[in-house]
Amino acid sequence: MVLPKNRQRARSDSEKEARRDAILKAAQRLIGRVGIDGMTMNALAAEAGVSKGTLYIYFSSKEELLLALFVDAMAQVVAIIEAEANADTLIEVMGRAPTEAPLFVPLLARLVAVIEANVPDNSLFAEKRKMRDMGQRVATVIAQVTGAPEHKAREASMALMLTMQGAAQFDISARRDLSSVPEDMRPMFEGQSFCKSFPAAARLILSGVTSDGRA
Amino acid sequence: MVLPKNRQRARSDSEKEARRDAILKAAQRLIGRVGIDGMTMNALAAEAGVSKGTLYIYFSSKEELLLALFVDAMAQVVAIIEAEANADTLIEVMGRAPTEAPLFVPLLARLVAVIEANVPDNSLFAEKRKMRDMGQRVATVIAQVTGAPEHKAREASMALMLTMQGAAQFDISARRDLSSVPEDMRPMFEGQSFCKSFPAAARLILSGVTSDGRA
Amino acid sequence: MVLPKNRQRARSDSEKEARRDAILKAAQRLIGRVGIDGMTMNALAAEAGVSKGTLYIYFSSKEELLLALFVDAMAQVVAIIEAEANADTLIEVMGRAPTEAPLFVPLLARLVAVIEANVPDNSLFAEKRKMRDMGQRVATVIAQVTGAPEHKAREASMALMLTMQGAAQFDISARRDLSSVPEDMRPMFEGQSFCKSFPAAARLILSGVTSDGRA
Amino acid sequence: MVLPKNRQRARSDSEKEARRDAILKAAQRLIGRVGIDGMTMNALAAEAGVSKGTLYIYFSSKEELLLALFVDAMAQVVAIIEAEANADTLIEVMGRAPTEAPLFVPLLARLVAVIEANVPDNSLFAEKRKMRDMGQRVATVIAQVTGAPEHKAREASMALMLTMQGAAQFDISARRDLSSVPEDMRPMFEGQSFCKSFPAAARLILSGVTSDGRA
DNA sequence: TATGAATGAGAATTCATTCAT
DNA sequence: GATGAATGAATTCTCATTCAT
Repeated sequence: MVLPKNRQRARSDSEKEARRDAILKAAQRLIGRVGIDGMTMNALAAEAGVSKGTLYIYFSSKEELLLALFVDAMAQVVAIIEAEANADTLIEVMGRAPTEAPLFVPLLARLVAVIEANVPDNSLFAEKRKMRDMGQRVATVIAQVTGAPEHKAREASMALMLTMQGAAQFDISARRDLSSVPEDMRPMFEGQSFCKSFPAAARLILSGVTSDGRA
Repeated sequence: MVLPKNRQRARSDSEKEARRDAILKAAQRLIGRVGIDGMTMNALAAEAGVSKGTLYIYFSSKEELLLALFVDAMAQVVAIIEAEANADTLIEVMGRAPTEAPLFVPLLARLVAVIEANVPDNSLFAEKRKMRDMGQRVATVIAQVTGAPEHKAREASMALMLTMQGAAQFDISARRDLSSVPEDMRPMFEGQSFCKSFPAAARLILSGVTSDGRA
Repeated sequence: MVLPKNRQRARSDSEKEARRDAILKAAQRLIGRVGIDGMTMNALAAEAGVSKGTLYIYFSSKEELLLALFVDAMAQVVAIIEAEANADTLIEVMGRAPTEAPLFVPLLARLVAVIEANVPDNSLFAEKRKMRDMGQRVATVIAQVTGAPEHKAREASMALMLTMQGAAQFDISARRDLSSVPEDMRPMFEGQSFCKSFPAAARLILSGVTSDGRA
Repeated sequence: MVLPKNRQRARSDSEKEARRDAILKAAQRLIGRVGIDGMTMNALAAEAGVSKGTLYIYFSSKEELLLALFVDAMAQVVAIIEAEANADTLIEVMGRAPTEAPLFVPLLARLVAVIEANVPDNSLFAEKRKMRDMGQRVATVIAQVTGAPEHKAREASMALMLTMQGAAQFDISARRDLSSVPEDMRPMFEGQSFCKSFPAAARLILSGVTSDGRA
């Protein structure tokens, strides 16, 4: 199972970083197959080609690993927004970016109820700071793009993050196999996919920002 | 252990309904003390003064019980909105109502990731229909109060529900004991309480509806 | 669910007997659908159109009901043997009869490990006497048909009953869906069906009787 | 609770084998005290001086453990037959060997109805292969000892295995405390002990083989 | 007699985490 | 640093049986 190659020790910092990334990548692949709830540390060790013990050298708990996965995904989302958003594309980009980072949406859906509930305080605060800073960067983009004043943009950024959390929840329901859903419920479930529900809500919020901004 | 009084059998439908309610009330009390994640069926049976088996006569699983609890809470929220919302109070009422039904917010936060994930399909669909209908009633209120067209109101109602889900998540974080939170993070956590985050987002959404509506 | 008709009380002995039979018949149908291990008293009550309490008026436990079912089936088997066995057909009839009484084989397979283990002594002894007497009737048939002396025939009858129990066990394995069985194991499983394993063994036993008998 | 000694980790394959055997031995002792049906994984963990989790490292379910116990016992039985059977002692040895391996008879009695019913297919097939091979070895002994042709010996071997299963069932009944059995039933129960019923039936079967063989 | 609501004992199992090697 | 055997807490749910009505 375990390749001898992997038994090599990661001595330098860059080797450690590489191994950490390899574990995260393995988690991504594994979750792709079995889902977040289906991921076990056992299976992850096998997928990553390391031992269970090694997992705990790099992440002090399963939830911390998931949290790291989420923060990475969020960084990707924010980078996309920064790179691509402008006055015309803001909403489109904000609706698309979250779906382009693998696992961002499903991890977001479990962020509070499942992940944060099981991460020790100091780790949590460290990661939360990163999230806050990324939120601030999104606010900056919004301010630049809409011309809204800084505090408005911050408010909108927070509202959008909140909205994303809600939309991520909706999205879980929407992933259900539609053939098992009664006819009359299908439109409801379909409308709850992230791609549909988030832009609709985001548009309302941002129009609130801009119209208010102008008023 | 079990009070003799409780051994009375609920033979008529109304007696059954009463017992079901008694169990739900007991769950509310128990969750108030130990939290949703801390509730066990064992402890609930003791709190309700019935046997474990009886719990399973009225609810076919723990999650179905939690789902019933949520639907009840949502019904209260919607009733408050219908009763109290008018042009002046809409936002205030929509921000307050969710906090007045015991357990609505924490149950909402776990609705998808924890509860729905473990309820069999047909039970789930039945409850989802109730939720959909309640959402429609909120849309009706919004339409009446804002004068927005029916489809706008429906869109806003859905966006508000989505927003509520996000705000419920935020709220979990906010409940953390602030004294354990580093100075620089406190504003962030404080701002995430349901009472603060949801009205802020709701205001943006509803202003979107009305300004759009007027346009 | 329950037909009013069934709520009528069975006052006369013949009515009681009829209701007892109806329950047994319902059990047969139900087991046909869900298997012996899948039968619950709840489902049986529904199938028989009576309440659970009523079941316990006629049978003091689930196992006693199964035991009654077995004794009935065994009576049918013995009746067939008595009616049809002669010098030419003995082995054929003894191999066929057990398969003609519904549930005889599967109940026999569970007779000791599952059923008798849970029947109170005095009920058990009463039923065991019936079985012993039926065994004696089979011995008589064997004696008449083979001309073997009484004690040889009794020995053979007992050996056959024992063999039947073994064959009934084998038969459970054989009922497995063969498509799920690896190629190399199929002949083994196929050879274990009651129709095959029991006659093979019975032939050896009866040839032992007759050849010994002649010697 | 758990002796430090047991916390030693079994790292080599032989250590693992030893621990597996230790668990099996503990199961034997425990079953000797409480019976097969009375054995719980909890009690077994205590008896073996390991944690419950460890049990599940070595056996993937309770039934798989029982199946392993049976296969071990069967191996002992076959070894005795191979070592001790000759033309004069065949029947005596075949009647005695099953009683010399602890738990062989009671496990055999539950093999199909209780154990196999709860073991996943691929584990089952692996163990069944072992049983088949052991059956073949018994057939070889029979062929050598009686001079019967190979196929006759195989048939007899299978019939004997079947007979053993039946006799194992009988034996359960026979273990009942005779003082609680009514006078008139005692001979019946006594005659059902494995030591009596199996040799009687085996003699008939083997005489069938040899007389047929000679004919 | 019949009903069916209530009972409650009872045990298997998972899997994140640890720590001896 | 890496390994992987060992740990053990922790909880759901079933279903035969009873007994108040």
